[in-house]
Amino acid sequence: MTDKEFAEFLFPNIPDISYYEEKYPRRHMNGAIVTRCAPSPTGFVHMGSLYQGFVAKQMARQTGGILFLRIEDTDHKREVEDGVKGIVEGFRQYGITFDEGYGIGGNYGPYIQSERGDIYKAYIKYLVSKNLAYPCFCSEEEIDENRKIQEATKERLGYYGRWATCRSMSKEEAVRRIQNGEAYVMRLRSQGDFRNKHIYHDAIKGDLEYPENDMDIVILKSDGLPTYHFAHAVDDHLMGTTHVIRGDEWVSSLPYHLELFQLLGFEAPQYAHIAPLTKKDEETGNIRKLSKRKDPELAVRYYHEAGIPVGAVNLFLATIANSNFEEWYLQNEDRSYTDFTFSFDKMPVGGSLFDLSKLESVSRIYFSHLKARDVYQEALMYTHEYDQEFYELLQKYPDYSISLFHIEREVERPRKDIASYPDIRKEFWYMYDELFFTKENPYADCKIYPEKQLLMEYFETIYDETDPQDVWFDKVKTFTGNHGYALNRKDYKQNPDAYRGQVSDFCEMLRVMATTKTISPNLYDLLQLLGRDRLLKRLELFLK
RNA sequence: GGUCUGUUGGUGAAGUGGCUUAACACACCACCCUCUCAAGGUGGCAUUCACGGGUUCGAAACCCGUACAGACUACCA
Repeated sequence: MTDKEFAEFLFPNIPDISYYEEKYPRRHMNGAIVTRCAPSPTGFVHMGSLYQGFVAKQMARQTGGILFLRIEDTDHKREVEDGVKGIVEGFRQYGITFDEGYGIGGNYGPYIQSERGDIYKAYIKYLVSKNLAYPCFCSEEEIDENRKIQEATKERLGYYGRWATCRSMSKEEAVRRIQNGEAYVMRLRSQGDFRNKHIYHDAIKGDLEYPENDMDIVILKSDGLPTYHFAHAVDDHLMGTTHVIRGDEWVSSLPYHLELFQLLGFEAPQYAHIAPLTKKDEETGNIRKLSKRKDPELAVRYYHEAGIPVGAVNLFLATIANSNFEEWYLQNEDRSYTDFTFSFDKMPVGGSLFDLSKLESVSRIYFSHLKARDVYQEALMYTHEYDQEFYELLQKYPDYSISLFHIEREVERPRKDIASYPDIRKEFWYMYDELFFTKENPYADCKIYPEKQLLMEYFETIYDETDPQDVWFDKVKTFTGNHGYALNRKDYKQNPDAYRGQVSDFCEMLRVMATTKTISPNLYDLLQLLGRDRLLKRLELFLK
């Protein structure tokens, strides 16, 4: 029996690869990057895939290339109902949109692996016809058995060399066993020698030394679906991927992939292996990869719920993707991160510390650049989902709220007091009477003792809400000066006992009266927004 | 066990043989400014790049060894 006849026996009615090679012509990109996101339909996007998608998107966009979406659903056990939808939606929310692919269309489809069965079989048939693939009948138990022996004798694990028992099986015996109805997988007949070392230049990691592959890896599972390794080679060849951007857990299977491309006669893409997102483990103190099971912050849902805006997450991803991004951004705070030119060789090689406090500080910067109107709009969207009470207040007082958010915003150096949507309520609740006066005693926790006479006199004789800020403050100064307060800080510092206090002490009292807090945005603006009547109501309660 | 990869101040890191008496950011300390906070300003904060050898006129950078850490090691992706 010839190899060709054997291939025909294994894969009858499967076309020759020339059919697919013609159907999917090579792209002509002139150096632009064609890359992809290739998620499994597990239903949700986690930070790792978002990060990968972010990098892929930037690289494709900034070279005028193509980003496409391919669904890798070759594992039925992991599949989740509507999993594809969740993934696509997750990407979309974070601004990752595709030029072609699943659900969008394009000339290189279908873009879902479960519909590409015949394509994979055609290429396996081709390999069989060249005697580069063979059926394997080993049971799971036999493979397990071998592994145990390998572990005990400290040999390399895997199906290779003398462990690859089906490799030498005659075609005739294979035919007989298949006709007998025995289950089998297809394996690659590896041509490599483990002792040979090569260097591969990864776009991110630089030169990597790797041994030639000698594993007869499974390429077609017994359920008739290809393994990741094989589908990757065929799909990225046919779809014209120029750059494979993926997590570095794949580095160790690079030898498989390189051999597959070589034996199939494909030109290998440029690989770019992204270092894992890591964190410091609280128990051991060691740095480790973020884990789906242990770390809730890996799911993008976590940020949605915590009210970290999409824009802040993207800004954060940009800062970990390229270490020189942050410096650029600090000099170009009015620009979008998409204006920055990212490069593979500026990406971290070892691991990227996914630091929540860093994300928070990036988020503060993000919020500080928002216009008051946008803060309002975004807060409306978040509270609609998570805080009905505050949502209704925002809806009831749109102009008032926008004026409130405008304080010390849209200026050269804006405040950085908001890191997430819930912070908006935490920061500003006291400016809404509905929240202020429903508290039993809003001043219960205040450590400031009101000087009744002074405050009453101030509001009766001095405070005039038509005063502009400088006049208002001059009056405060004069007023406190007349009551034994120091006129400036220096005087007070030199001789604190000579004074009743300093202007800031009086302002603090005003601030607490108006807000219950000792820290707040600009006092004058808050007083203006509250207005005389509402202030007097608060004063009355404060003096009680 | 095997394969591969890292290790630079309190933290994240830049740096690929001489422009480095180690960038930048955060944190921290002091002072200045100031109605609070934040922001801003000035100055301080690694005689040294895990450790031990070697190559070189010259090493954080190149080579070897050691230690530690990480990733992978499926008919999962």
